[in-house]
Amino acid sequence: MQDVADRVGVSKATVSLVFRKAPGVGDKTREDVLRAADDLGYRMNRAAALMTARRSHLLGVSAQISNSFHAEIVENIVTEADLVGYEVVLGAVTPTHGEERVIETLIDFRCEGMLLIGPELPGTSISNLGNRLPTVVIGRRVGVGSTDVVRSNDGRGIAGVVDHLVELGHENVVHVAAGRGVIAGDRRRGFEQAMRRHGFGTEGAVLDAGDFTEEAGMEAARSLLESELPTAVVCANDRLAVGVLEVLRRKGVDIPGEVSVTGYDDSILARMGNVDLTTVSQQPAEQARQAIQAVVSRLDRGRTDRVSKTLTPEIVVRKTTAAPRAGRHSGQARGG
Amino acid sequence: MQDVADRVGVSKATVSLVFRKAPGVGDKTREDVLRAADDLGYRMNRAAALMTARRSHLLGVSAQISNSFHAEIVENIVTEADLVGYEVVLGAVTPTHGEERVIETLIDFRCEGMLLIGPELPGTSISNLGNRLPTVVIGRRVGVGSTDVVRSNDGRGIAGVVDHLVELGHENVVHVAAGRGVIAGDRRRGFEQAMRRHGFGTEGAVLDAGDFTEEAGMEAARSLLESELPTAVVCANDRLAVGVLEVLRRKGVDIPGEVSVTGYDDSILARMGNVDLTTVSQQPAEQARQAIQAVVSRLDRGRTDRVSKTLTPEIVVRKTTAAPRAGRHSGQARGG
DNA sequence: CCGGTCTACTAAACCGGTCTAGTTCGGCTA
DNA sequence: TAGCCGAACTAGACCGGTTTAGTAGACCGG
Repeated sequence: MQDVADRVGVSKATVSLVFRKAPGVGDKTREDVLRAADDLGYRMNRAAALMTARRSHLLGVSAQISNSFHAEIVENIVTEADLVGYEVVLGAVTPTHGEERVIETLIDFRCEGMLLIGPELPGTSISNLGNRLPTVVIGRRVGVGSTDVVRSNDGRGIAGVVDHLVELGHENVVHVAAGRGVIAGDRRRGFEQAMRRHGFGTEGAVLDAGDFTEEAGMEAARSLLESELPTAVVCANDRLAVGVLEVLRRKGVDIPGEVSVTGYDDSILARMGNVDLTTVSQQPAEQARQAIQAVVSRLDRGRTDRVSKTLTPEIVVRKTTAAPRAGRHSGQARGG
Repeated sequence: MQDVADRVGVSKATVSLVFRKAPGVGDKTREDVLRAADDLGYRMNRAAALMTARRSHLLGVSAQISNSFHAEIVENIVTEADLVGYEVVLGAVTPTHGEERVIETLIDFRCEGMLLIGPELPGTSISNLGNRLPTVVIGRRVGVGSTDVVRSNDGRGIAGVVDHLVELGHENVVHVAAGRGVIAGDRRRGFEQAMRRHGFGTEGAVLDAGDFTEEAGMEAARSLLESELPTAVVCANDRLAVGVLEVLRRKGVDIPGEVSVTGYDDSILARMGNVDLTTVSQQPAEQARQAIQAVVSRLDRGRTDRVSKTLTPEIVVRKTTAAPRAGRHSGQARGG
């Protein structure tokens, strides 16, 4: 830096100003400095800059990258951060490298704000972090503290699916739930409320598969086959739906002719040509945008009140839903 | 740091030594310092340390995290890096955030070594980078330069599949290739060589689907159905295989009864309950281990010669391969 | 022509560590 | 007992920026 300054005949401070695009430098000087830096192949040393500077313009992101939904959000976060002049430091949460560890590392890098994607930390830990630096939790509810939250309204997402099915004429709809977790609960309640709103009972309309996996879905489908089939099955996520689809199709059930099936997440799974599942998008791009907005408004515009943004998910209609086959009561006499 | 030093009655330098776990500090002093630091809630400032220290013990990793194979390797890299005392800075390559950009950022973070997962950069750029700092390319061949490379031998992987099929008794095997890229080419050649080794001709045994997608696989399957079906289909990757499976099953072809189908990558796709594909694992864990070994041996043990490690992939036998149905020539008179 | 204000620029302190070149001191050898 | 050595520890320079407090000169109204 001193070399660059000497070459142009100015001080280190001026060079610093130029590189930070700060005001107070004449046009000519600015150009000269940039040219000299280029000639000398000079690049700023971020570590040194980080040391004294008030701002680092760094955002920490913690994610389970093996989860494709997380990965998708991360991609969008990187893009959005670019636009508002922040750099992203990504911390990978793995079975051997827990969230606390990742977050500590990110803090050590002098990140100014933190974005946690689907954190599994207790609410109090998240709240503590939020007190240290601006933090946004993505995709999960947080009860305690004043941490910002951006997520998608699971209840309304499922409700949208139910509306879609009812509109097609379905009356006999079953929900394949995924156990007792927060997310599974939200979706189940969403289903029940939507059904009641349309004047249908929910007695016996929920089948708990217990988990978010394909296997659980297959099991659920087998149990559905034991009695008369509903005309539509609303699954708590795409993986369950894929399991249900597999078993039903193997039994020769026409999808969507006899039974409509829906998923949730709009994962790659759902988009695959041979699945082509009607599902619900959690809008990762939009969640990323909102999260960046939240953290930047705290950082750059001094916002202090809590933001809790709940997006309305969008139904994505593909090829596993259709009007129920008129007058046909399915479920019997099917080949095995 | 000065506060901690004062509290114990030693100098800053000693505190620094303690925190770097450097030798030359008495046991009692060490304990005192750690206790004092704990009391005062002191943590080392990495930015400051980075500035002067010769070593940063930071490794840069560039990956396309939306690719689940990349993500899997990253996870393993993080784990391995932990073991050898390095920290990983992960840079996400996205459509809007190219590899050059990511690499520059990683360099700015003062990474000592660089791991590039499936880079799409020209060989010369990679070679240049390799001259600046220890670099390992994972999963791809690099012609020029002396950069270390860790990858999986695609030719042998496919050969393993062919061996498996021949062992089961297959003689009429077709390869669904994926166009003209480096990887597709390696796999195609691997297939042809293996077939010849077993004394089979390769005339007409390769069907180029042109791409690595499900759609291309479906197209290839349709074209296979136009004439007599082979008893086994070796696909260039899992996605192609999934497409092939889908079309054949819809036509009522029994898999693996009439036709065996194989993939490549052992992706989640292949592991899914309703696919359960015989495929080839590229051993992401092992590739990660070797890559870390390579970079660490350069960094810590001063290795300078080029390392090019080619792993032998492992076949994963699942439920889409079986012995051909004796005496039956399939492919005719099937409903549709 | 004078004080006041702005803009462009600078010298030097400073950030929080690490590194170099010592100093001290107990123990061992000759 | 002198001489030497290694281990434990330290003062102060140093890393490469940023920031503070301030200077020089242009412009401006009165």
